[in-house]
Formats: sequence, C-alpha cells, structure tokens
Amino acid sequence: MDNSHDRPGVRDVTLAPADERAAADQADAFASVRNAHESEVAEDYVELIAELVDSNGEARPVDLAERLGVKPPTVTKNISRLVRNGLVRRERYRSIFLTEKGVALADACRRRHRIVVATLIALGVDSETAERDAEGIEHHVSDETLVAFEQFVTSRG
Amino acid sequence: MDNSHDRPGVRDVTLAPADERAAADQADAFASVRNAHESEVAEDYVELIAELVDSNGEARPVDLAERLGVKPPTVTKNISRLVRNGLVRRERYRSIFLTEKGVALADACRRRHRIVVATLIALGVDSETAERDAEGIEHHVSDETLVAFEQFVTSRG
DNA sequence: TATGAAATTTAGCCAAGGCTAACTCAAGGG
DNA sequence: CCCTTGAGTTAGCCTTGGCTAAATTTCATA
Repeated sequence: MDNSHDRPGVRDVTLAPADERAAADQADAFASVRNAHESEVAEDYVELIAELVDSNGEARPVDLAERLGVKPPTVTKNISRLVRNGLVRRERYRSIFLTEKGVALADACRRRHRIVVATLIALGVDSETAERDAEGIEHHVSDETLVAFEQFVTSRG
Repeated sequence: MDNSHDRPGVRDVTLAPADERAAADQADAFASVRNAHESEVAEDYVELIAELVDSNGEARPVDLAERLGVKPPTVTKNISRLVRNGLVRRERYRSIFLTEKGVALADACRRRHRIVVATLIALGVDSETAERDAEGIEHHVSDETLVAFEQFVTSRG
C-alpha cells in the first residue's frame, strides 16, 4: 500500500542551457516582484501624502491611517523609514510633508495610477473596480508597459 | 528663526460623509492589496509546482528555489505553510506534489496568468516584458477585471 | 489659564519571508 | 558495504509591517 518511497519522475533531466536561461529569467521576475513590494509602501504613503496636502493643506498621521486602513502607530513606524529615505519631512507631533524627492515620486506615482485606471476603464472595467485593482496593479507596471497603456488610452480618445 | 511650532494647514476640515465613504473605500482597497500579498507566495509556489510536475514529473525543492530565485531553506519554510493550508503534499526528503485543492488553485492561477500576459501583449507590450510584469500584476487582477481582459483579447482575433 | 480630549509616539508583541551555517538523509560509486 | 556528495531540513537571525497598551504632547475651551 505504501509506495511513497518510490521516487517518481525523471531525475536525469539535464537542463539545456535554454531552460537554465528561462529559469534564471523567471527567478529575476520573481525577485523583481519581491523588490517592488518593498517600495510599494513608500509609494502608497507618498502618493497619499500628496493627495492630502493638496486637499487639506497638510497630511496628518491620523488621516493617513484612516485612508490606508491601518492604525496610527503603523503610520508612525513607516513614516520613519520614509524620513530615513529622504522622501518625507517631519517634526514630532506635527504634520508630515514631502521633500522635493518625495514630491517627484508622488507625481510619478499619481501619473502611473491615473494611466492604469484609465486603461482598465478603457478595457471595460467599471470605474470602482478599476480604482480598486489599480491600487495593487500600479506597482508592477514597468515603464515599457506604462508607455503601451498610455498609447492605448490616448489612441482611442 | 524657529517657526516650526506654527502648525500650517487647515484643521477644521469636517469631512463630509461622501469623503468618509471615499476614505473607507480607499482603506478597503489598500487592505485588499495587503491581503492579496499574503496569498501571492502561495499562488506562486502552487503555480510553479504545477509547471514542474508537468515538465519533470515532480517538483523538487531545489528546482523551486532556482526558479523562484530564493534559497532552499526558504522553500522548505514556505512549503510548510502550504502543507498547513492543504495545498501541498510532502514527505520529508522527498518531492512535493499538489493536493486536489492545490491543483485547482494552480489551474486558476495559470489561466489568469495566461490571460494577463495575452492582454499585455495585445496592448503592445513585448512578450518578455509582458511575462515579467504579469508575474506581479496577476495577483491583483479581480475576477471582474479578468473577464474584461478575456473579452478584450478574444474580441480581436 | 487649567484641563480634558484627541493626536502622536513609544514600547513591545507577532507572523511572514528572506538569509547563513550546520545538520540529516538518500543514493550511487569505489 | 561504506562513504561521499548533493538534496533537504533545522536552527537561528534579520527586516518589514501589522497590532495593542500606555505614555506624551497639543490644542481648544471652559
């Protein structure tokens, strides 16, 4: 009954160079995704801070927390990293503002966000779903893909 | 010189219900992304195990590690979680196989992956970039968006 | 102006998912 | 038949990004 020790499958598959290349490419792709994930939080925060400054004149941790769906201490902790990375300026117990570098990143993110949303809508996705999915998708859209999206949405005015 | 205690911006912004709703929706969207991230690893592993079983007859941790671009101990640790979640079957020091549930998830993932790649290509992205970006995008494509993608790629022969 | 409520931060916890070093096991060759 | 070698695992560490509870600070207002 117990044949679990018969090791099935082929062990002598000597991978051809082509397959090794493919494996390496795939590994790179996965590594990129993991890397992208590390900057996702930074992008989300910076994008949101820019929005809040535009609409409220300032970005308070409590508002960031509400918009992001996390608790204030989480915001404090993550903002500290943004400060370390030179994206954000802060004084204790005061609001948060973007540095020049932060503004540049926010602008790029918001542009990319708009293009992704527009593309999804152009493909027939309803705007609510488009907004929702874009939040996750945008961080994984390369520059090349963004160009393709942009051409697609503009070329059908 | 030190005017840092002047708190700039408007504090009396009483959020209208509409804005509160928008904030809650945005918080939900971010929460979804965080949630999606938790299942990304599971999806990547299951998808890859299915591929390896198809092509090699078995999925060895060392091959998974190579394809994923991580070290073998990482694979062991993550596979343990998949076992806990009933997606994978394993015996110590032997290859890894999918459970029925794992096969179902792998099939859904591979289908979604194909559709995302096809959509990107249809939008003018070169196939290499499409493959790369899809690896990150696929986890954030909702069912509604997937339907839209599918119609788009089929409706243009 | 004193005080209480709300905002912010600190401290300390947890799980996920990476890593290296070191150990265990399986299988083939001498 | 042992023993080397490579596959797999264990142990232990790190960072990220969540959380709660408990300070601390600010600000409005009584």
